[in-house]
Amino acid sequence: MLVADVAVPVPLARAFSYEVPQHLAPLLVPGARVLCDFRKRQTIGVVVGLGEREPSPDLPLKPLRAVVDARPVVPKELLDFLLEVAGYYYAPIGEVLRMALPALERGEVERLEDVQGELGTLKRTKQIGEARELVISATDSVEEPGTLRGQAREILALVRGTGPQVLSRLEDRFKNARSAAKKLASLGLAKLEQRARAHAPLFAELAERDTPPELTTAQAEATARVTASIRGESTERGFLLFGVTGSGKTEVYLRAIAACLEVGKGALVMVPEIALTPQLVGRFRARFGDDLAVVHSGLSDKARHAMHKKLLAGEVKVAIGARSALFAPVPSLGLVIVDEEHDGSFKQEEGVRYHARDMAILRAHRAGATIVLGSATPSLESFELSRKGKLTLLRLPDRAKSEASLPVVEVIDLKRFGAGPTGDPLLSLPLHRALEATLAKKEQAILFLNRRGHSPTIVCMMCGTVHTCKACSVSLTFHRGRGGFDSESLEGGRVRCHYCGYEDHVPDRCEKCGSRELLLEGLGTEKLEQTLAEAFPAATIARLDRDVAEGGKSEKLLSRMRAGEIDILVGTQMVTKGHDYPNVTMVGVVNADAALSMPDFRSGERSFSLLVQVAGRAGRHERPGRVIIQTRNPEHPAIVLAARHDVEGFLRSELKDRAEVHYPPFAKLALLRIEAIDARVAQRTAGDLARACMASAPARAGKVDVLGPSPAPLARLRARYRFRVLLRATDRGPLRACLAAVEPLLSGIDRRARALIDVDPVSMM
DNA sequence: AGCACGCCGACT
DNA sequence: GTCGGCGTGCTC
Repeated sequence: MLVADVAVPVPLARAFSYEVPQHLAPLLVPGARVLCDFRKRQTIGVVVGLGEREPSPDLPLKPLRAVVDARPVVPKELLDFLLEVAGYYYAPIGEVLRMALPALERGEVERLEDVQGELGTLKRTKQIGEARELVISATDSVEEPGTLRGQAREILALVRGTGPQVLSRLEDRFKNARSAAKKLASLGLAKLEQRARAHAPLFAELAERDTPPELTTAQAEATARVTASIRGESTERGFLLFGVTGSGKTEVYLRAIAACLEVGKGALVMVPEIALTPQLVGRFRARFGDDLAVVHSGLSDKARHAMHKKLLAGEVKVAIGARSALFAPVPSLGLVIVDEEHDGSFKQEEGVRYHARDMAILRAHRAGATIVLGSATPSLESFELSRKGKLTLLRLPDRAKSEASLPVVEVIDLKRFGAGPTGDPLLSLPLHRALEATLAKKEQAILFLNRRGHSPTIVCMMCGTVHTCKACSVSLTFHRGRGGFDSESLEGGRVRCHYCGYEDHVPDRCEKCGSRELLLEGLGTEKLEQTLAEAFPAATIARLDRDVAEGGKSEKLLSRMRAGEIDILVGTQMVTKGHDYPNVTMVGVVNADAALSMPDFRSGERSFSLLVQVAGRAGRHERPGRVIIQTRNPEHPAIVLAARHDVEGFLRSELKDRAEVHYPPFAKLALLRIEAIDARVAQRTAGDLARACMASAPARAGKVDVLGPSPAPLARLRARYRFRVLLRATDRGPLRACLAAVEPLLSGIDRRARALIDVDPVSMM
């Protein structure tokens, strides 16, 4: 009988087999959705395999209920890729498909159930994501001289100049746009078309078409190499575009995409979560207009569905988005771009723990597409790939605007410089003076501090007890309340756990000794903002961090920054990405040590790229930039080399260190993460699993090191004790063999514990 | 993950 | 006497 293997959206490793009824057989294709009975319910699943099989008496198969799609919702190329992703990360195929498929939601099942049509094919009651709008575009006809006046004439000029326009948006500018458009259409000068409306807020801005700028020599060379690859005129398939901040990597991407579209293929662009701003999308839209699908987390189900459909239908050939864009069904993929490829946000840290950059390389390879990884501070993994010749290294050594030179970086040793006039030890005198100088010149400054909130700790003055989260092994951060804040009594403030989200009033006494003498310690962005406001009362100070962004204020803040209304911008990581402000001439890194002290082997690499990215915010235009880095480790190579802008020097020195300690990219890692409410259960389970790893053939043969079990650096999170077992191997083969031996044991562990495999871990926490 | 089955406390 | 607590077991 014909059997279909169906991936069901549950976190179970395998697909489930169903009998295919005769009448459904001709309709069924791999990648299509089906309706199937699954545990007393009906569920939508995706066919991942199809074949003749002998019926087995001990496993009677249920028949499929219906076929939802006549053609695959997941193209073959994508389905095979998803299966490989699931295999690589030991993740359930159903979970992987759920990430890739917007419409695989149960809400749709109900709508589908009652409309069973002929042949078991289901029809949807209503179309999803079908809000429509009118679009006006120019035709080739030339108008009779003198026939057009007023708005009709202006609109025609606009449509001819900048491309098709959405009519409802034109109405903001031309109040008679609708009738003018009708007139143009009746004269045959323009045509009006219905089109599915784009819901994404990122589409809201009307993008003017731009003219591609002149390329620098390096940009032209890079573009030529990538273009040749796309056209199949060279054997190079992958590139590492290594360009200093401001060197114009985006322009190379835009040219490469244009070349890709020219040969009739689609392109996929991935950027870090916080880099996906309206400005960035605007640059792509200015070049490619509506031929662009934007994928981001803020998309509604409808919008996601509409985008998916447009890509599947081949109406849109370029997709841009963060991590999850990896699964966009781009038609005949010819080019994959990963911008800021070193960025940690490409690694998903929950559910299917995939690395979007690594999987992008795989997807491109499978599709025979060209891959371009871009960064000012390449990851050691990618840099090593380029050294081994697997990626072609393309350098953009100079800033695109020739007058913009790299900023001068000063390292301030906090052990030698005490507090400046504000009295805060993290605002040294040199930093204070630099801010004064910047304000005096009416220029802007950015201060980077990787710590949200007001003060990271609340300490009892009597017994020294730190106020900690009850569910996690971290101190609670003090956040200033909305209203007035009295720093003496802490009144109006809140405490928050940055890991589990716990939030409460500020305690009025020490939990341990009952003393009312509580002291705020340390510096967060809120306090820095407040301190600066007091120190520079004439200046406008603003803050940008997750707390501000969650209020939806970041866009407004950034545009105020661009307009020069803000003198000093204080913020976390968010201030480090991509923004280009001509008047920012000074950047301060308040505490470079925070990132350095992270407990994992990548802390140096992370700190370095952070410092280089932050420094890149200064002096992007004609005015020279100045960067101040405050640290207690002024000799640390990450700081010394960042101060010299010596990226390659850092990469080489760090590669040497990694080789010595046998860590990536010279070793492959996998992490077993074990957690349980009871610490002993977690520890025992971790021990059992570690022993099972050690007993596996590759470990006994000495091909895999088993390190641990050890408590995770963040020993307790959300009321669970956490342990880890690190697996390390020179080659991926033995590592996979070891994981394959251990993976089946994960479902059989103590029920009170949870264990999961993290392949190529990024966060060691 | 759901979702049912199943065996022990506070209520009309 | 029952409603319901969430432990544990299964899903083609």
